[in-house]
Amino acid sequence: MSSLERRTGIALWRQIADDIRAAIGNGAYEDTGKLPTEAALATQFGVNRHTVRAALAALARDGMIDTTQGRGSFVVARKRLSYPIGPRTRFSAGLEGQVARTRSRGLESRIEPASAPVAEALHLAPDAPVLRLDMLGEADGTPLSRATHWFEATRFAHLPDHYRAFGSITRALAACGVEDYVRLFTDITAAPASAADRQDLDLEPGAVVLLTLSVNGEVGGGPVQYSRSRFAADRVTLSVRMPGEI
Amino acid sequence: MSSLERRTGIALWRQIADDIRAAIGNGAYEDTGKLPTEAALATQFGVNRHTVRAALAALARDGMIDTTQGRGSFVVARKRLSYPIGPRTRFSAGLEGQVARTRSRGLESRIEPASAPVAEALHLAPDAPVLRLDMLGEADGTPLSRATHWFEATRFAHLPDHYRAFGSITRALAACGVEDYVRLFTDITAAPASAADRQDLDLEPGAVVLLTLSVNGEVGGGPVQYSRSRFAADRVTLSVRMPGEI
DNA sequence: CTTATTTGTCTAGTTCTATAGACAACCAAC
DNA sequence: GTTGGTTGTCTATAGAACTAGACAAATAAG
Repeated sequence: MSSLERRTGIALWRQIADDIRAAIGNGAYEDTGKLPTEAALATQFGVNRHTVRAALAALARDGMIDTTQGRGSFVVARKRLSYPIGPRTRFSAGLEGQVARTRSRGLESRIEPASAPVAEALHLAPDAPVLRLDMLGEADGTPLSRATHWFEATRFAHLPDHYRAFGSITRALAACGVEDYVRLFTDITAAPASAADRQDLDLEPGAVVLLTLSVNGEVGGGPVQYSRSRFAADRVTLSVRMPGEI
Repeated sequence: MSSLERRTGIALWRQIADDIRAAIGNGAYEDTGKLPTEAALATQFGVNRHTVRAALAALARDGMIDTTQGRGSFVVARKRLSYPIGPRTRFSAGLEGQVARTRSRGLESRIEPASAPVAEALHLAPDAPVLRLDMLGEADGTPLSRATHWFEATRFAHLPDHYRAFGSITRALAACGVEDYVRLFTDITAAPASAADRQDLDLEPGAVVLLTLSVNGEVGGGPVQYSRSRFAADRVTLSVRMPGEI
């Protein structure tokens, strides 16, 4: 059944951990919350008990399960934060009510020539100067997302100053004359976390990031902001709500 | 800079591969498409050249790069399929124009008692009988998604028959009296592929899946269909388009 | 053609991963 | 308290991953 493979760059114990994680997500063990014994899992996966133990230890480190000697391992329900994506997607507002504190921290800002996708998204000439803003989104002190935003450079030259003053991109944009903006589109995919992701988002190797490409535009106007975000997938679900329906 | 870690269950060469993949996605090497030499990468990551070679070999297997002796390694542009998510999300219709053939293949259908999340989503009593449909979505012969759908069992008892007749869930639902339905919400996250994912979607270890939870409902009515899908993340981007705006 | 650069292949040694078995420590139930 | 079942820890061994160095083979530029 469960076909573990060797020589793949993923240790057997991690493949097993991923498998158990998926099983938990699919609602297995839902009744009692108790996982099979280490011996049973070893038989099921066709590996040594020590290998299973390494998998369970990893899951325990991640807070997915809780295991005590003599009793067994038990699933710990842990909800991901829900990050709403809709026409009015904003960082802090979307997480209200789920966490005590949200913070978006500016890491770096600089002017650079627009790369091809940036120029296309913002309707600019290639290599036109754009303002690049790197930010870290946090909730209750835990990093959630690492985002890079691009803006047309001349119109939004003072955006970083306004951002530093207000601590909010929405308000900084308002100070630059953008009274209201909407999310035009969001493309979502996922990939293994890179070393940079692991540093910025405080992830362990083997973690996964959700990648989003998005464009915000002025109401009744053109595109204003192009963003690439990387969310820690084990902490966040992106929640797409359709407006106007239901 | 790039902090590779050992004893993590992820081989160094795979961490490096993930890193290079992320760099490519961030637009590095965009100008010439040429990666640094193996020796340069070995220095950059602080590992032996053989380890870098293993990483590059993996990327070449995935079709991300193309490397020839004496020249070097070059990025191969490869687009993911774009799977639109909106109020009218349908499998086949959404991929039209991107691929020649789409197919959704029924794997299994059975009646089972509703688990807690299924019952809640469909507004049913816990353990109420529900129809469960397991399906595989393919585009041009490549598996894209593995989905499990749940429907209220009595009203949709003959859905599998209609599905077999029409080859489309939309039409099968119509035959059950659901003339039109809309996507009520979609929750998206991601995780490492489990062994089951790897089998169903023909993935290699280390691959990532996009997980979606979604509910479809009748226009002006209640929820009809609760679904859990698992997309091969390296083949798909979920594209969220907002209706009514722009 | 010649040379410098870069990838391909081989061998050997070291460190990490997985297996195997044994036994101690702990828990729950009788 | 005793028993059966379960997790925790230890040792030893085989196999895979990583390092190190050397040289062959292909490419590109002069």
